[in-house]
Amino acid sequence: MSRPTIAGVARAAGVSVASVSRVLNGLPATEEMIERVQRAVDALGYVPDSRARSLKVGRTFQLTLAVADVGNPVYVTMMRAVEEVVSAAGYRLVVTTTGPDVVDEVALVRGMARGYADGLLISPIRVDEDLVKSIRECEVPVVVAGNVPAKAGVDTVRANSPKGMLLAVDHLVAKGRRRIAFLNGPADTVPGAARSKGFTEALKAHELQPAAVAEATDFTFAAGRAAAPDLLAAGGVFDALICANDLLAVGLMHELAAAGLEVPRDVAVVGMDDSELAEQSFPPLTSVNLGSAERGRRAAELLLARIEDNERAPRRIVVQPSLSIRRSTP
Amino acid sequence: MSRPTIAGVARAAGVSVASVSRVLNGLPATEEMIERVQRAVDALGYVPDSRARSLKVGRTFQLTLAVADVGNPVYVTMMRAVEEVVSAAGYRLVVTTTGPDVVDEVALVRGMARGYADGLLISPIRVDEDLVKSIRECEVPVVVAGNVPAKAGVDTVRANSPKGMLLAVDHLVAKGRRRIAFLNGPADTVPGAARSKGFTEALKAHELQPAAVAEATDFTFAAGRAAAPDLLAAGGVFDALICANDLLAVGLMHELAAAGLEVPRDVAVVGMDDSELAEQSFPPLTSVNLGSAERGRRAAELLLARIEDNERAPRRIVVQPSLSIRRSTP
DNA sequence: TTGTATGCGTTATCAC
DNA sequence: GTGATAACGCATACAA
Repeated sequence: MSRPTIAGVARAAGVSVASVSRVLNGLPATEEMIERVQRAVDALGYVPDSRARSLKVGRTFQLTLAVADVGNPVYVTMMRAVEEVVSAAGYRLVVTTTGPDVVDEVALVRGMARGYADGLLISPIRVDEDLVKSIRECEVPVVVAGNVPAKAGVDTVRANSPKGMLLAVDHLVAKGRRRIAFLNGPADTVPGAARSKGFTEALKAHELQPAAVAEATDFTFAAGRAAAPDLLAAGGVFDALICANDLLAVGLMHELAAAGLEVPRDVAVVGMDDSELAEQSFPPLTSVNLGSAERGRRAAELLLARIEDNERAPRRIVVQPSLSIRRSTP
Repeated sequence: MSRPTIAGVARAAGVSVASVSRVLNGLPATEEMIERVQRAVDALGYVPDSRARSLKVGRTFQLTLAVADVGNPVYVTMMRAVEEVVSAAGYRLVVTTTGPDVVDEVALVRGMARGYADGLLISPIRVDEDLVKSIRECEVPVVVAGNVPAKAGVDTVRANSPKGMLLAVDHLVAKGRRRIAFLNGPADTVPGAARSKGFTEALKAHELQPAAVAEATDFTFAAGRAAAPDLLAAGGVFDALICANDLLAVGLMHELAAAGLEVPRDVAVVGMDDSELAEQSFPPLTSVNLGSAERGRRAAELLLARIEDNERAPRRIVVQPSLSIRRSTP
């Protein structure tokens, strides 16, 4: 029992394929024609082949969002925002995951052959020449939620990490904490580099020295835990701690508790991303909101606009951060 | 600058389209032919159109995984497992999200017209006649990670909630807790119904009465918090609490803490799913592992097998649970 | 309004 | 081994 095609429907209804196509696409037709076609469609259980359709019309009405780690709750925030925008515009959103390596990211962009989707939204952790090149050469429009060089000539929506860091430090200092430590993610990543720089600048603005600095191997919960010894070896010289994302913060808080340190009494902890995890953590985590929802929304809008008009000049949007204060800081 | 097609490559290389296609697909050709085609491909930056290709060969080499809520960490566990299996088999995995309503799920299965993917993996929260019907009529193979009636005649991989409940109750009773309360998710969902039944049976097996029972409006963190008053109004008559999933458990633990109750001293808490959140929660959450990773793996294998042979009899696999004991229970 | 015929970009079947 | 050509399933310009 082979699947029915439009030709089969036409035969069953005793009309031409063109008429079937017209009825299915809501083009003008007589009541009777609509009736006959509809009956044949129902009887055969016909459903159009989206490949053939999109091959003909040149669009798939699908958009792809590629994230590095589905386990990172910051991406679910972004995903929800993107989904809302693109589905309102009549597109289906499909999500694929790339992992932390640039090569995978490049492979994805390269492999995003024409036909898979009408546009691509990526949020790469690491960026190199190859990635920029593959984006420029990509068959479909690409927008980056993150930071790539301006000369890449691509639409970007990025966070303002330095400003976010400053908000965190301001808050901690206002609460009387001056011995501030920092747990970064991998420094060879874009967010890692940005947050490291931001931390240094923010402390300088307050004429403070870092109390301790450590670098996790990844932006994950496990990496946060694993980095704890490095930080604790510094010998309790810090009374506040900023982490490069919420997962690291929560991982580290577990080890802080294990070491007998109480949050926020002994150590105030600030995360970044203000993901759902910040709210779910205990104590609830004060976190720098880097606007992941807004970044997702803006990025999706940019992508839709570029699909509409591929000649427009690339835009580079920066979303401003805010601080969500919860109980992990005094 | 229009996108190059195989015809353009053929023209540039001075050969036929058939030869280009052959070289690209690794079919026998002379060294020189391969050389010429390759050069033209590189020069033009040609990348094949996957629609046209799959229209011709009849396969997309894509599989779709549809989950109800991307924010539920149990799905990331499942997603990782599925991804691993299908990518090893040469398929790309795309993830789409449906929301908690059956109608959306039905729309997804219906809309999964031939051409979007070669197979569909769904994990529906609610199931009705329409959904079963749409699955049976679906153009591509569907496997369900969850529970649908046997007469649906579809491959399924499901958890054993009652057995899981029993593990939880066994554990609590062994630790001396007998006044056990239960926070369920919506009872009109498949997992909600199964867990409710399982809870009742498990208590009966120990000749215990439920200390309190409440029903959250959703399987989310927020719903877990919101359900707290209902449970706490019961007046501290329980010394243990089982929640229908980890998100509910964590949400509720926040309210327990707010009410001055200490976990596990005053109330032992057990979640279900054993998701990443269970480990990240504080205190780390004892949770019933319903085998989400294994369910994902087995479901993916079933889907691949069915794509291979659509005539094989439907299989119904049940994955056995285990208990991950952490510090939320004594 | 309806039907006929062409082409979207690719692979596969033939001849050569 | 290579090249012309017919499909794959659909939408649409054009003719009726």
